[in-house]
Order: sequence, then C-alpha cells, then structure tokens
Amino acid sequence: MIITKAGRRMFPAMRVKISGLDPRQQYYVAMDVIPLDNKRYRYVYHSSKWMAAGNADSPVPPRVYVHPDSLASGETWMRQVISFDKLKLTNNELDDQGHIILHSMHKYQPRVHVIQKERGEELSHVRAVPQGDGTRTLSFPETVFTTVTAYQNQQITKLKIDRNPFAKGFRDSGRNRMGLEALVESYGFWRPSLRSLMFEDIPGMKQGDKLMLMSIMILVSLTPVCL
Amino acid sequence: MIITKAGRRMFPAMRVKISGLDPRQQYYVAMDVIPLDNKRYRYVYHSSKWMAAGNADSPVPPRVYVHPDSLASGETWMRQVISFDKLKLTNNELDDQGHIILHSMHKYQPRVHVIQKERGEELSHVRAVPQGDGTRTLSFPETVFTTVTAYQNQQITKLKIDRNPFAKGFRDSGRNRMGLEALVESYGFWRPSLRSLMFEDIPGMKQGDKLMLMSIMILVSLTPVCL
DNA sequence: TAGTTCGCACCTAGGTGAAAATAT
DNA sequence: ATATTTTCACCTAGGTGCGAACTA
Repeated sequence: MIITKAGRRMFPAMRVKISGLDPRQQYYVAMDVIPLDNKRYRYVYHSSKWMAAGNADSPVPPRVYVHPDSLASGETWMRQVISFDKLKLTNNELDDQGHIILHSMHKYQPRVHVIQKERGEELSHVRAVPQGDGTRTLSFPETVFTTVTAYQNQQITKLKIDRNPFAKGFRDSGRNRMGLEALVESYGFWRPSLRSLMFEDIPGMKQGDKLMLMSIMILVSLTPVCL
Repeated sequence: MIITKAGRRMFPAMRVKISGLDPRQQYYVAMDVIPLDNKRYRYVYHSSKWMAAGNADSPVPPRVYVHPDSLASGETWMRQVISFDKLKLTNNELDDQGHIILHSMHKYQPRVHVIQKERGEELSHVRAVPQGDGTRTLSFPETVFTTVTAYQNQQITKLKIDRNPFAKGFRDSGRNRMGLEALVESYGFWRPSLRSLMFEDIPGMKQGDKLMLMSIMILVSLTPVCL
C-alpha cells in the first residue's frame, strides 16, 4: 500500500457488514492498523518476493480511524455496508491530520473494532481503542499488506490502475480492458470472496455476551500480501 | 435562493460561532427554514421589487438539517465556526434525500437550533425540532431570503457569480474583478457584518438556565431579502 | 543505489449559472 | 406570459500513478 507524507487512501478500502448488534444500543465502529511482525522488508525483484531485512523501525504514534458515521445505533450500522474508504495512511510521524501513521517497507494487519458506547466515554483518534467487554476486535488475514512509497511489483501497479477509478488515466486503452472475472483470474493472489466470521470463532469469546451473535463479513476488500 | 428538484446549496451558507455552552454536555446543532409569512411573491421588474401576490402554497413536509458534526460536546462546537454549507434546498415535495423542502417564490427565515442531548433522544431529519428547556432556537432577520428557480435580478446574479467559487467560469475576465470591499460597497443591500446575539435577548429566556450565557454570532452569511 | 519526495497530467465527483426546452 | 426543468461548459476539490529530482 502506498503511503505518503500528505496521506493516501487505502485501495481497495476495507468494507464490512455487521449483524447481531443490539439495534437500540449505541456503538462506535473504528479501524486501526497494527504491525504484523517485528521485521523490515525489502522486495527482491528477481524472485518477486518480499524478504525480511532487519528489524522493524521504532514504533509510531498510535492512531485510530473512527468511522465518520459514529456514534450510531446498532440498527443504523447493520443497515449499511460500512466502508473505510476515507481512511488515510501516512509515513509522517508528525502528522496532525489524524491519519494512520505507518513505516514504509513493513507488513501490517488492519483491524476493525466495534465498541459499545459506555456512558461518558469519548473515543480518541490518538489513543488505542479501549479493550474490554464492550469492545469486539476483528482481524482478517486476507487484508494484511506491505507499505511502500512506490510500487515494487508491476502486477500490483496494473491491479491498482485497473480497479481504482481515480487511476483511469493510466489504463491501457480499449483492447486491453478486461471484465472483472478475467481480471481476477489473471491475478493468482487476488482472491475476492465473501467471508463471514462469527464471534464464536474469536478466542476468549464469552458465552452469554450480548454481542455473541454479531458476525462481520468482508465483502470486497481483500488485499494481497505483497501489495 | 435557487431551489431545484435535485437539491441546491444555499449561497452564502449560514456560518455560526457559539459560546457559553457547557463544555462537557453533548449537543446537536441543527438548522431549519420556516415561512416568513403567508404570501406568495412575484418580482416586479420595472420597480425592482418583490410584491406579495396571493396566499402561500400549501405547507411542505417539515425537514431539519442536523449538522454533520452532531452529536458533539459543547467544547467541540465552541472550538470551531459551524458552517451549514452542505445543506441543500429543494422544491421537490417528494424528496427522499433529506433536503429541506421549500416552495419557490416564497420568503423564508432560516433558524439555528442548539439542542441539548437528552438521554435516549434521537433527533429526526423529518420531524420538527423538539421544543423545550434543552433547545435554543435563533433566527437572524438578515438571513431572510426569497426562493426562485431562476434569478429575477441581475445584481443578485452578479453577486453570486462574483462570490461563489463554483461560479468562477461566469465571471467577467480580469478588468472587472473587485476586491471584497469594493464589491461590498457596490451592493447597497449587502451588509456583511459580525453580529452577536446573546440569549438574554431572547423572549422567554429563563434566569438560571444553563445555556443563558450562550451567544451566537453570524459571521459572514448575510443574505439580502430579495435574493 | 535504493528509497523518498514533489510537481504533474489525468481522472472522479460534484457545485455553478446560461440557455434552450418544456410546462403551467 | 411566466415559471420550471434539463442539459451543458466551466469551474472547485481532490484521488491516481508517473517520472524527474532528491536523499542518505
């Protein structure tokens, strides 16, 4: 995923559908991005692979992207597909725009949080998400990505150009256009799918929890590991 | 003010600064638009005046524009200038986009509401603002406007073109450009000002009310009556 | 030399009034 | 006649990867 000083969107964006919430309860929905491991990576062109190359850079200030529809009722959240397309990534450690701060050439795991509103609680953009009974955190391994300041892999570049409407100007004209199916076929690592994760699957999930029936589906946004 | 089926922004937009709120209390800020009188108007070109011409059309469905930063703390509201620039007006009585529905060729009074969050209360976009001790409603006579589907007055057209960035394409090139002061000067009825209205000024204002010290200033958005 | 930054052309998305077409 | 609707050129605002310049 490309990161810049000014902040760059993720593409594709995380999109999530939630069910099983208490329709009348108020929730925040938020996203953050945590390091996948303790390594720094480099892309080895001749083998077309990311290789570990030393230890991770020093930690960056923690940031949380609170979905702009927050605070909203369970009913509201469940009625829509929740898209994180306005979230931005930056490599500027002094960023004051509330963007998520990451190091380039590292691997990251995005997470989605569903946070039940406690009385008086205020969700901060610059502090870690409160962990407790009222918070459910979900990660999808399919969405792990590698940060770069310039694409290392021509397949990824082509994928971005072909799928992102804002990159239309770089597409091959006419003849090379593909339908979604052919496109998907041509990228072995690109696995769009509809995945469903029940809270029953979550380690430490408590019986009798109000949120037990909540499930989250990733609809579209599966990001190849080497992105 | 031009109204269309699809919805059209107000220009200039209402902009408001609030002080005197309880920093920790949660508030909605909202705007609505009420009929100024019971008349329908027509513009008489030779006298350059709006004249009453019959009774108002039948009432339209009530709509409230809840400011997108709602719900927020008094501290948050007071820290910023609150702009209503994304509010849209429509003449479509069947509108389902949440726009404010008005009749063309009528006079209207915009109002700003500051609504203290009561427990469990949900603010509706399609129902009148709840009137009670937790709600303060303010109207500024300077912001009264007349709705049209096409401008009736060449001065207004020029004003809109000169001030609205989105109408830049219609401006006279170079030589006719004016600075703000000259522009303001040239419109006798255009009175930008900084007005401050204390809640003490409001009829029925109660002593000891938590909100008593709140004041609201209109910063920029004064709209001529004949707009 | 590998990684980053910056200006840019080229898009999407959507807010303007003009003018022609249509409605009342 | 007068008012409204529709389409359009021309903007603002901002999301793309490219490629040259820069950096360590």
